[in-house]
Amino acid sequence: MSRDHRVSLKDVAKLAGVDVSTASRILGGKPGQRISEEARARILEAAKSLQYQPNALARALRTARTFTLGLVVPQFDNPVFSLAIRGAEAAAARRGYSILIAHRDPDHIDAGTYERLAGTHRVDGLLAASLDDDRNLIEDLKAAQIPFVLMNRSVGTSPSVALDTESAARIGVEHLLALGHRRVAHIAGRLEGFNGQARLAGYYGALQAAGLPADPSLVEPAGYSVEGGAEAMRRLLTRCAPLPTAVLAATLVSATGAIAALHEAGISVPRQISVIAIHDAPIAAMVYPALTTVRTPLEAMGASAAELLIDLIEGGTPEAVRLLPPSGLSIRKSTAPPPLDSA
Amino acid sequence: MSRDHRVSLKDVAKLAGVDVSTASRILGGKPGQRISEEARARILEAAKSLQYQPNALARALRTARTFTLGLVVPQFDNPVFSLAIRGAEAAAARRGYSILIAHRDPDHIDAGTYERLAGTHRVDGLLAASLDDDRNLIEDLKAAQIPFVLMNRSVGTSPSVALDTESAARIGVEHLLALGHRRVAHIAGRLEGFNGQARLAGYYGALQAAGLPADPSLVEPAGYSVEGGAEAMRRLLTRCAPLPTAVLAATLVSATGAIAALHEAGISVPRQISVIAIHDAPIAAMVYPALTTVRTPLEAMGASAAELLIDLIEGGTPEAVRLLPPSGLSIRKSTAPPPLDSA
DNA sequence: CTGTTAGCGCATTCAC
DNA sequence: GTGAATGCGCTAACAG
Repeated sequence: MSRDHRVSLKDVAKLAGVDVSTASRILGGKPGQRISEEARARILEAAKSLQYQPNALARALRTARTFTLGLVVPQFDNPVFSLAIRGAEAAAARRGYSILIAHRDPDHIDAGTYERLAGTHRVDGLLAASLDDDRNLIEDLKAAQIPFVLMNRSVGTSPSVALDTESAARIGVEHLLALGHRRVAHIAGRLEGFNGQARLAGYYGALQAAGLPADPSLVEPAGYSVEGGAEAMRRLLTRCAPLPTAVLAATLVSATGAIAALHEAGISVPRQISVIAIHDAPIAAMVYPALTTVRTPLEAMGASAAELLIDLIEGGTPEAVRLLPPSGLSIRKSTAPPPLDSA
Repeated sequence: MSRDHRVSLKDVAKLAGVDVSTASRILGGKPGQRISEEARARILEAAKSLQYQPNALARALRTARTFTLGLVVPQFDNPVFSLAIRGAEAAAARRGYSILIAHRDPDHIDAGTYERLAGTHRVDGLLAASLDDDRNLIEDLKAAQIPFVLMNRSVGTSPSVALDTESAARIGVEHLLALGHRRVAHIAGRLEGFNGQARLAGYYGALQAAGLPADPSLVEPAGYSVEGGAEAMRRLLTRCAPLPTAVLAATLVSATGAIAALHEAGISVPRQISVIAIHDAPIAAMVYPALTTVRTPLEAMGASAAELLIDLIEGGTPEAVRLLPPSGLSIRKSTAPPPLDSA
């Protein structure tokens, strides 16, 4: 077939009978180029027949633009990030960018991740996904000296795309209230974190708007693990004098733990206690009973973050802090009216 | 602080009072370089004080090596791939490589993914994850003209790292047989696919070894979705004269669907029917009852594939087809001895 | 309208 | 031991 050596601009130029720079000008695709129709056609045709693909490395070296985004995530196996990655990849691809992915362990102190990606000229910008608890995230990011966008969290006025978890929590509680529940517990994430605080505010806000008291003993932090959710549920079960009739869980993961704890205790979901979770992903349909959730635009968050970053890179758009509203409820089987005798 | 322009070799050389080429030689890190101790020290120190980071683009252009692996996956939100990505990223990082990630929709015919990554000189090799049903995968991969490793599937003698799903299926059935089951159904993936056939062989093999008949009416294809698993289970429930007392599910995802269908039908798991699934991931612990699974080295598959690819890139090691054995059972709550009256 | 010139930052002969 | 020269493939001024 074809020779081993990859075809370069030089080959195209030679075949078309023009200079490399001319070929470059035409294949660069910029509209207002002065060129004879004939020459343009020859170049285009030569490129096609040779299956020319520009060397991204050389181009990037010359133009100082890689058309690559660095995406740094703390976990891969969390549906929140899986879906965000997917959204970011798709949006980036639509605009001609690729994603270079890197893991950053938030516990292990390896501050260099961002600087390494940026300093070696491999990416044009950074997409930094974060859980609640990342230390000096912004400092590290700023040290990288290139555009960046925070994902799943916002800090000050730094460009970011996060979810409006306060609204999500409110909507979740409102759903429970509408079903008739009056004693609603909250299995929280980490109370201090960005999302943790927002959820708490939404939870209390919805209660307050309904004229219900804010009872801190109904709130139990659980972190973001299955076991954490289960333990929090057990604590609520032993501590609460009249049991709650419904629970708002901070995430899918802790919700499943909570449900497992309820099964263990012989409590029927949703007959005795309803459970609703924030975030929606395939696994919500996989647990038993299928989880009612507040749908949260995870994929859109990734896409929006990628787009914002590209805007920043290309246009130098002003800083933006985006908060994406929840996109509704997925009502499945884990919520129902409270038992009749609960009043 | 520092100026805006990034520090290059030239800056280091100037500060150290040597030529760029000399600085390059030393900073390149190759052992046998003839250089005065004094000069070497000056160069190293200059590099450190300027926080020099080599421009990966320029280096790659010059050496035709990017130290980047292209990772192409059909899905992001499947635990199998999430974990494999994680393993690949970690292994690559250990050996100084980065991961450029791309999505390839197996339905949508976009053959160019591999060639685009390779032809633009962005990656040194390709890691191609695949479900069972990818069309002309190998052709597309070969067209890319760079080293590649298949993941989760093997085809002929092409380098690949897959899971020994035949053994996994066998181990799963053996567990059920050891509990006393004699009527074991199989919710399969796609019967024609690589993994589908292997699982089927393992399933029949275990049955045969125990002197049990191979009953095709107990095998039901389900694809790889929750709903597919549920439907397959419903079909088994209506079709099978004496119901099976246990089910081997091809994946976690279809297992959860099957369990949901059993719940619907009012059948108790594991009291009336036991369920075991192949693959293990956090969600296995999240469903109710917690799923007993055959543990499968998903992360190791990603890591091994990355390492094999790097070996191929660096050494030109001969072709290798690796099959990773399952790493045991995670016995949870979804399997138990059959009901007494089932014999 | 098109070719010439000049690097982007680095690694690699080859002289000295 | 070390520096000068060269080019990876491409784009961007600037001439002509």
